[in-house]
Amino acid sequence: MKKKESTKELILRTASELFQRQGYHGTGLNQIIEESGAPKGSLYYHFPNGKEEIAVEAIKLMKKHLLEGAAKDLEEKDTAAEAFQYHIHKIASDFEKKHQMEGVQIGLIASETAATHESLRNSCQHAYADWQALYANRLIAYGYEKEMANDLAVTINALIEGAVTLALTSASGSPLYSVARQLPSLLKQ
Amino acid sequence: MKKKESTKELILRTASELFQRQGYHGTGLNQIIEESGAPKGSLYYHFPNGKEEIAVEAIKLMKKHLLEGAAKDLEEKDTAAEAFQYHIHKIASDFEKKHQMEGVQIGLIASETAATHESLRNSCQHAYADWQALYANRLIAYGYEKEMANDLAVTINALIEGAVTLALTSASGSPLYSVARQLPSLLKQ
DNA sequence: GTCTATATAAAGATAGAC
DNA sequence: GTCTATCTTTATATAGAC
Repeated sequence: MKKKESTKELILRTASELFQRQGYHGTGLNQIIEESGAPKGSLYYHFPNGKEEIAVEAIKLMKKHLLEGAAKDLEEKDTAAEAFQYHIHKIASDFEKKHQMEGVQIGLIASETAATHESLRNSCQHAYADWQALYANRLIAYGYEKEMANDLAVTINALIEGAVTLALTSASGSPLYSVARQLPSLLKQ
Repeated sequence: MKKKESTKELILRTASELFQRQGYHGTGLNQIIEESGAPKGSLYYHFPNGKEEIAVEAIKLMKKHLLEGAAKDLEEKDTAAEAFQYHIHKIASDFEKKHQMEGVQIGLIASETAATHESLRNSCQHAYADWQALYANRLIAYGYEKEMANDLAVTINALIEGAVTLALTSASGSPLYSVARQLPSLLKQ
């Protein structure tokens, strides 16, 4: 039996969704309260340091989902190109179904806060580091040498972040498919 | 002799810088007033529709600078790979000098407003379209066939947007250099 | 066209009863 | 741990003198 979601988890999940869709500054605590149904008192009980603390925890949650999703997508494919193409196609089809990104992008919060909120910039940096480590390990498993794998991991990470931004802006999965078509030349060993 | 910057231009330039660094919601009109030195009355005189109107104009200005910079970077190189590598290296070294991005990224505003402010999403979409058209035209000049050039233009656009996000987050130009190193395999004709 | 003062709403945060 | 009421600051926006 699945354990019931605690108030803290509920707040965090709601915040995580809103931050991804509207960004850090675009999301108010009042909105988190309203959408989650949790009372404001509870919010400050569970997160005494307020908005910034919620965001740090929300980024950790996004990272967790990000890594789980990516790890699953990259399993059991014959080549690196196939694996990452499948990964990107998955993101694209999810987006086209729901018309919103879900657990694929921390770039918005990262860009917003890089110049002004050191603790959030740091959280995002750690998320990217773990993400890229996962990609690099998969690439090594497909036969790439370590240094090359690291460079490619960064490149694929950038490619996906950028393509997600373009997809949101054009309200279409098409940029993701363009990128996926070009992946094989990047991963031709 | 250079014409003196009008109040309207001053407001727009200041807003454009702040929006790029802190995003749309992270930048208040009061901050634009303070940093530009312009009075609040003037702001609403020149932009009667308030913040959203300023942002639409600011995005147009960013696009202009973006296109001018890119066009210049991509001139007179022997191969497409050389041209775009030079372009990315230029972005990276600019970033390392000033520790902030200047006129390279509209992705932040785009992602922030895609779900909530249709007019801004639209402005960003047009900026990306022009940007990609410039890239595609350069690629065609380097001998690529039209459809391939379009796909590559989208891919390089995504790559740069994503790498800029990673650079801001890690406070380092390194992701841009990683991406630049991988460009040749993408542009091997 | 410029500038200040002000209205009004919303933000983040806190206090204290239960 | 939960909930409401409230404080303070900041946001966007306006009015009206000059």
